[in-house]
Amino acid sequence: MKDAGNVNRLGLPIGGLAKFGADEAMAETETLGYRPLYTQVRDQLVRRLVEGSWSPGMLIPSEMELARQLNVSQGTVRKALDTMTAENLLVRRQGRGTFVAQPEDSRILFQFFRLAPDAGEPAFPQSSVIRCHQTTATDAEAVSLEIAAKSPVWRIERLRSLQAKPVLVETITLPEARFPGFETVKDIPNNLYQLYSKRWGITIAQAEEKLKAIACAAKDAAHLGVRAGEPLLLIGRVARDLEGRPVELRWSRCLTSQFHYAVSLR
Amino acid sequence: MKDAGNVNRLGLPIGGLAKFGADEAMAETETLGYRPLYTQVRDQLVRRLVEGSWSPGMLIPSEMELARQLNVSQGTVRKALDTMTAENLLVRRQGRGTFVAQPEDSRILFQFFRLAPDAGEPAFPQSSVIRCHQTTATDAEAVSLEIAAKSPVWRIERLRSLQAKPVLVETITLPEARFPGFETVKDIPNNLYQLYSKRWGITIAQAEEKLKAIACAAKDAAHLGVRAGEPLLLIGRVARDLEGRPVELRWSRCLTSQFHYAVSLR
DNA sequence: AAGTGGTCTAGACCACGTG
DNA sequence: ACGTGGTCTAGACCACTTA
Repeated sequence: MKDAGNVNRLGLPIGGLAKFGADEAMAETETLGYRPLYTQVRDQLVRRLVEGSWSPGMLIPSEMELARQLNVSQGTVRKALDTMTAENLLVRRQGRGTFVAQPEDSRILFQFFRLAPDAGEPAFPQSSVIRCHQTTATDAEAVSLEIAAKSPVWRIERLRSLQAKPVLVETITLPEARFPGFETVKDIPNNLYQLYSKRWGITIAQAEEKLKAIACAAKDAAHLGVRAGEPLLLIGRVARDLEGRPVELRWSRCLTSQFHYAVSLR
Repeated sequence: MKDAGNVNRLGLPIGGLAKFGADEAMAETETLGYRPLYTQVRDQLVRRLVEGSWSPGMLIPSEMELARQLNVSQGTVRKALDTMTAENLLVRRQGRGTFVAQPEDSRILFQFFRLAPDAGEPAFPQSSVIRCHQTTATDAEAVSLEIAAKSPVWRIERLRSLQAKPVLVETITLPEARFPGFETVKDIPNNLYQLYSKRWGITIAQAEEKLKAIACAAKDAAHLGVRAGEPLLLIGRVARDLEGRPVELRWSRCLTSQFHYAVSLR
């Protein structure tokens, strides 16, 4: 209950800046350089995820243990863990502990798949690869992925189906630099984000999508089983890792006669 | 620092159930009937919004004052206020106080308008009413709005433009019962949710949207200045009040050649 | 019974905005 | 200088899970 001034708890080379002064040398508030302790704790813990010392599914130390390790109070650790839980990086289970989120958690599965049937329960789609090859990034791709122009990339084209009916064709672009040895992947799995995590330790933490309505191109029409010109929902997605760097670019052309894209605004 | 067991702080006819037992009669945990104190505080405060004793833009009492009023600690009030802030019901400003959110707050404006130009800054669209009349709900509308079949409703059709270019046609359906005296509204304003708030004390707190791609109907084509059959983005929205009851049904048909619908997945 | 996360409290100090 | 929200701490008790 006595707050004796917080002296330099996490001394490590944290990206941020020092905090409060002690009771004496409290002159420097840095005016702009101020980061709450719990955000510094958060960054320390995110680093453990980035570096892979904490991997998906793993039980992490208890709040008390982390508080001891980092030399802060349990309440501060709690606030850091709460923000990470809100970001879907951790899953907390009362009585059991706190776990690192995995891409196969059912909650996470649908975080990035928003297409649902008009009638019936949402389901995760099956996939079949149409084509997978190495090429160079277009200018637009290079900008979106924040890589140099004409950098080498992998391009995957696949057809996805729900309830055995084709629902979308998607083109996925991956910077080769982030996925060394991609050519050795024999079977491209349905859940790509699980592959990124297991094979390259890349966690997809967030994504932005832009939606448009377009007319179906002849090439896609064959795969989707509709006439060219049919209205399709076009979804452009940039997926980012824990540090906010773009990892994947994806263009999906979706049939929405029996499906819809669901959004909740709050 | 001594926690003496929390006895029945908010005695009011709160929807929930009693909480903990006192030090003696701690036999009843109700097994399922347990609501954290801060959620009860939240419900009390939301009630003030629903009843209108707190209105948009108003400065609400300080945390300390609320803690005294409700006979709980400041920390519990804080947690309740934090959840309400996360729900966009309140706006907190360090050094000034906590305010009731208003529909014209710029942050709130774009909470429910997700269309942005492909190039340039997002802007709020201008509107012109095409038609506004009284009719009865279709079966589908009655289901979505949770009203009786063939209930009287208002139906508004309007054209909205960005940068002086028509971008969408929307059809809005309102249950007459929730909007008494709607016929006296002379000029239907651009920001409808602000009107609902000021005129009927209805706060739109959340909405669900379903998106599809469709072909432009002949009727809409004229207004949007495109050929019939052109691909359009169809957005169906159910907007709900503070208590989660549906208030408004809206179908928008959007031109997305120079605009897109933006979603952030986290 | 032990351990974990979840809630609640009380009090200190800090940063921000206004007078 | 004052009041507000924001952060941090320390300790208590509750609810859930596992052993």
